[in-house]
Amino acid sequence: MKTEKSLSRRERQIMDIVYEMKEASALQVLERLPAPPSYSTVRALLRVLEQKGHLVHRQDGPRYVFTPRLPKDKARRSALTHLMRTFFDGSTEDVVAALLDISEDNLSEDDYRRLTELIERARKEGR
Amino acid sequence: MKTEKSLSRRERQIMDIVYEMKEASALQVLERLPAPPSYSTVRALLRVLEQKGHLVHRQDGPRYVFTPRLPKDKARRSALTHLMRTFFDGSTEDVVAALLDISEDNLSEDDYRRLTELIERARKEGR
DNA sequence: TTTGAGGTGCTAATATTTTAGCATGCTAAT
DNA sequence: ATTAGCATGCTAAAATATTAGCACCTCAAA
Repeated sequence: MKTEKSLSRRERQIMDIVYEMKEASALQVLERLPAPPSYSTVRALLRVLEQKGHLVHRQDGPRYVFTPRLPKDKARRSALTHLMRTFFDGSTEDVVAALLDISEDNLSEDDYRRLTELIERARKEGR
Repeated sequence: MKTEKSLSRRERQIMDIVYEMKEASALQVLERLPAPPSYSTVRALLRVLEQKGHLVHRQDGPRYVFTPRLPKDKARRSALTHLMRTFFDGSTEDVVAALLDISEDNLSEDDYRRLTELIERARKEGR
């Protein structure tokens, strides 16, 4: 059972929502879908995603709650690697630059300090 | 004319290829598509993407060469913002941490120095 | 000037995705 | 015990996406 890569449009939208929320019921997904279809449709799609191995569900009282099957770290790594290659020529530096540009207004003095620390630590560990 | 149209599976694959290559002909796209369809199919998809406003083409000798309509910075920003929200709870720090983890082996002493500089500069500009 | 290689546009068939509807089961309130 | 609310599973229609095929054009080589 492999983690097949190719998601359809709606499937991807749903996976993004579930990743962002960590876990979600059909109703929660529905509420967040753009141009939302019927409740019934959302459930069908969730079923498909589980079938394909992208989601698992657990019973929570009367309803199903879905979570990604792939552990968060794996998913992050994979998404970040792909983005870095696709949009940044694989350049770590370019990603960080863009990231700082985006985040600029929301970073405190403390945040900057922590970022520097992060790099310093990686540098030391990295040899 | 909006760019906020959602892409189908193949469309996304193709856009990723074009972004990565900066520009590409139908043949170049075909060569890089997983489970590649016919040449004819690729051309049809490229036409659709241009129709939808995601790509533009120019004539290069006998053939069309396609490029993204959205400037690279815009696309990067948008993709990175989305990824940060979806997988990292919007945390800049978490993204950088994951990035360092991924890149670890490929970073030189100089790279680390440059990363630190980047942050230092952003810190100074950011107030 | 004919031929073949390598492009293009357009169209229509096929496959997949997306959708809604219907039957059913459980639980809590009347 | 009946009913209303809210969940599920399954099925099949409708909408989109994906695909390949055909006709044609241009250029360069034989």
